[in-house]
Amino acid sequence: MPRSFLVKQYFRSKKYNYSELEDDIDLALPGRSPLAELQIGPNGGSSVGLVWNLSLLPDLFAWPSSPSPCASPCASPMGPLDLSPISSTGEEECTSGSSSPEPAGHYRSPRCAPTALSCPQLSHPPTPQPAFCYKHCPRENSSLGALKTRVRSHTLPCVCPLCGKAFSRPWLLRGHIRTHTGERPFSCPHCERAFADRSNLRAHLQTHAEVKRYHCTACPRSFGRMSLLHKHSLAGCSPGTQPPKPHPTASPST
DNA sequence: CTGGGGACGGGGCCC
DNA sequence: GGGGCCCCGTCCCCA
Repeated sequence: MPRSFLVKQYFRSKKYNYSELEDDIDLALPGRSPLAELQIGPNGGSSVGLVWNLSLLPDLFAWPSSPSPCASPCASPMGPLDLSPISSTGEEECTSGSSSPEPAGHYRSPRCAPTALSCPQLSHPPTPQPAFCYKHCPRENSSLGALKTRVRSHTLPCVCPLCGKAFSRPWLLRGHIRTHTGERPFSCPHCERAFADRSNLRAHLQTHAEVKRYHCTACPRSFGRMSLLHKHSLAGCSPGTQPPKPHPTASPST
């Protein structure tokens, strides 16, 4: 099945509900309550104004002591951040997957606030550092864009106005908001089911597929998901005891 | 143990 | 060059 079975074209030609959402999108402005932007319609329908603290991001890339080409003039509502030079001492590990959401409009945790970025293009003086690094993450990033993604994964600037859960990227927040609204824009063409997440629709479509995509190398079984195959392997695949199923000879359907 | 849904993140591509 | 979007994958939970 070609990958284009998904609603890619649909999204490309029409911005789906995003456009409807965008009608209500109103970035969190100073002095405005994010919750005030939320409008829940009747019977679960809703139009949610997406609110994420984009205003926080520019500060993440501000470079101390010089106007950085990365920085924008946006001011953080939290005030200036500590942009101390990079240091390996006294660092605290930032837990990007915090399970304790904080109210909308707040930084997830002061400990997660970036205190320094190392950018080879912005260093004064230039350093031989080969990669873009973030103080609170040991992983190197190959580009400034990757670095920004890394920082977002730590700072989680996109905050759900309903529950306060924070996300690294706006569309993750959109998907999350669907869990509140019950919106399921991704419909299965083969049945009546609909999904809030495109990946979940993709997984569901495997249930309609005659040829499962993931084959066990030790037994004739095949599975619609990699995770199922993985669990199958972990459970101890024993070829002799598996129920006899016809081995699909077709290669992965993509 | 398997099948399936829900939720979400990473990396890369596209505009 | 940057942000949005998509694909892929993982984890968890439940039947």
